[in-house]
Amino acid sequence: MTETASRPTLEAVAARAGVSRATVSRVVNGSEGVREPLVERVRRAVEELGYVPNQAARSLVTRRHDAVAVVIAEPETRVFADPFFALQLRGISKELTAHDSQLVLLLTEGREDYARVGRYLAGGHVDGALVFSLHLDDPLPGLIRGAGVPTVFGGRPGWQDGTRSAEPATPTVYVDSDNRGGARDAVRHLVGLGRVRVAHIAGPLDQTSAVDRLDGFRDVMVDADPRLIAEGDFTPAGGERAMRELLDRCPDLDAVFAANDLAASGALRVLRERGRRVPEDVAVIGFDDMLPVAEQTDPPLTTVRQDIEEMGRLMARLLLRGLERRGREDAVEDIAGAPPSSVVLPTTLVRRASA
Amino acid sequence: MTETASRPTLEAVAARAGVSRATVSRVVNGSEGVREPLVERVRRAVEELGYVPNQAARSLVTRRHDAVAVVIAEPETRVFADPFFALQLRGISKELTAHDSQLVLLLTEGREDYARVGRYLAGGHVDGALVFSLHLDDPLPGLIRGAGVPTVFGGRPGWQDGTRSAEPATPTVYVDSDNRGGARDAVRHLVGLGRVRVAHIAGPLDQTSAVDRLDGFRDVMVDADPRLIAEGDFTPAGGERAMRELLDRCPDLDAVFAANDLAASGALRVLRERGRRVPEDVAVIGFDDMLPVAEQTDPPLTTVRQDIEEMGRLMARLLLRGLERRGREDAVEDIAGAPPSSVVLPTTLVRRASA
DNA sequence: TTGAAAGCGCTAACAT
DNA sequence: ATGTTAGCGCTTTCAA
Repeated sequence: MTETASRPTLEAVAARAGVSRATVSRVVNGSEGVREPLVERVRRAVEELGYVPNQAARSLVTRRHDAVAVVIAEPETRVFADPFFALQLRGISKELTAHDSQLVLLLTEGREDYARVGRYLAGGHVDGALVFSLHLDDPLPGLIRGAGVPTVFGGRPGWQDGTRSAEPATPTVYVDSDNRGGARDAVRHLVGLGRVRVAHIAGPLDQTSAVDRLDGFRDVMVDADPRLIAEGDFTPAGGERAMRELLDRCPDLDAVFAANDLAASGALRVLRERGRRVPEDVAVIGFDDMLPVAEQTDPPLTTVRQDIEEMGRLMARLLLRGLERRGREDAVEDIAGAPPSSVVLPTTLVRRASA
Repeated sequence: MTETASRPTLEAVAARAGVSRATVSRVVNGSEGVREPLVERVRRAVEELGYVPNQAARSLVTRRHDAVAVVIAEPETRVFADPFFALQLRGISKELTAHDSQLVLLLTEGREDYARVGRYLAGGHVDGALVFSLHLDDPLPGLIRGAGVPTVFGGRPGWQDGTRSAEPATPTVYVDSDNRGGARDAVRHLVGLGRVRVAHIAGPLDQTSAVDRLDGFRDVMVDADPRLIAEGDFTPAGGERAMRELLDRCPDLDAVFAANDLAASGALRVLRERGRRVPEDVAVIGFDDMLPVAEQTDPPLTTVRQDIEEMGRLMARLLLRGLERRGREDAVEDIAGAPPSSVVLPTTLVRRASA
């Protein structure tokens, strides 16, 4: 622990440079209209004194914070066993950094944390929020609307459109992968391989990503035997459990599409344990293309790739663009000034050995 | 994106409750000496108006921020493929939340980010910093000292004690696992199993955790054949590479201690590929007890457990305690008021099937 | 016990 | 082009 020295103020810099505070402020913030020699003098004074603006004072007047909250509402431990979250964060961090914005991380562990998050968001600490992992019954969207903070969601939020009060002027903005399309590609690939008894290990159906992937599966396997579908929870253990169920119910299945790579890795283990060869007896496809998982299963996993880091980056970009727009108040609505709208990113099938 | 409503101020609450701003401030901050009926009136006004204090204004006068920066300086992608980082964050988040402090995440990707981090830390945005993953030549400690921000390090920092200017009043505080002791336990266990040709896959030796584990290995294998040691990088791919090297150099090895679970998983794959049975032919031990890795290798991994979440929690606790202490200025140095000192957490050997 | 008033460090009108 | 000045919303002496 090091001592905190008291920092020099604008005033001090002004005195040193022999100008007014306003001039120093202008130089520091890069405003036009300060003559070169003065700029030089101020710069030197800043340098010599090691001046750094006090952000609290600045925020107080500008009402900007150059900070964005990232809310990860995931009660399960899952998030933490899953690089997904870290990759998104990285994408977000890169984008925010490029815009000189800070990342304030709000992790919630349970219901009691929600009030705290709501208070924080309402407290005007941040310019906007990026929100993840919403479940169908999540109280967070309500809190956020109450806090009145510009927000972009990660993954399509699960509420019914009718649930929200009509407010066409401020539509919900989210970034998502094409979960349904990706699932369809995966299942079509299995069918193309000649598989006829294709099973699905779903994710937790209170999340839209899981629902959408299941829908994609059904799009292709229109009359799928319901016994060929088992609900997992995006974990390897859940994948194992689901795989066992499926094998018990339908010993003749010849393919499995798992809702994510982690679940697929669990499925792979059960298949091996039960003596099924992959892909000869049972072809397996995952979702995510989480490299440390997909590349290192045995056999390596064929899977649906989504660019997770890019999703994070895009969320941040959309939010920042919205903030800029708002900053320009009622500027002319040119193309660049259009309000941000949701984005759905494409997925790609990555072929490895498992299917 | 939702509209930002302008928030009520202290002033508004005071007007509504028919008291002065000072009184509202006292109630809001829980100061003593406000009579019950007034407290009640103020509370109600706060409630009705949905008042939330403006943190910028508050920080401006108190010079506190109720925020802590977490700096993760890891240029490699490794951190993001590794739940380690997420677990620490969770521990930190829990502790900070309990103290009403916010977590500001600073991720650095390269040298150019360091200046930004230094500026941020110096800018007085946060009360303190928690810093991770230092490499031996890391410029971060210097920046941090320059910024004068109270800091707790995650993992013993790598600089030589002599490198730092003598400043016994403010010793470096860090939280670490007993890497060396844990490594010793692991290698002793292998020796106890009757293994005589024990190899080590080290981590990147510019990190103290890797160095300490190597030292622990050497403590037991005093005259280890240098060819039994290969440097990895804490990744599965690095583990594979190192394992191949080791097998090529010493085909007769009968045990491997890998510096972490990820490297061990890579080693396991190579051993299987080369037809060695684990643990019959070669016993394998990892480090971390990263559950999603250690429990799901084939065979499940015997490993040295460190409580990562607890490390995070402890770092935050130490920092906050130091901040409190500083807040009390030169208070009497009772036991509870002693300056925080570094903590080294014990490790435990977890036996599974691989050794 | 409560209130009045003085800033905290900065930006942004408004003057010059 | 530069300086003067009035706050931003809050805490904290100091008086009453």
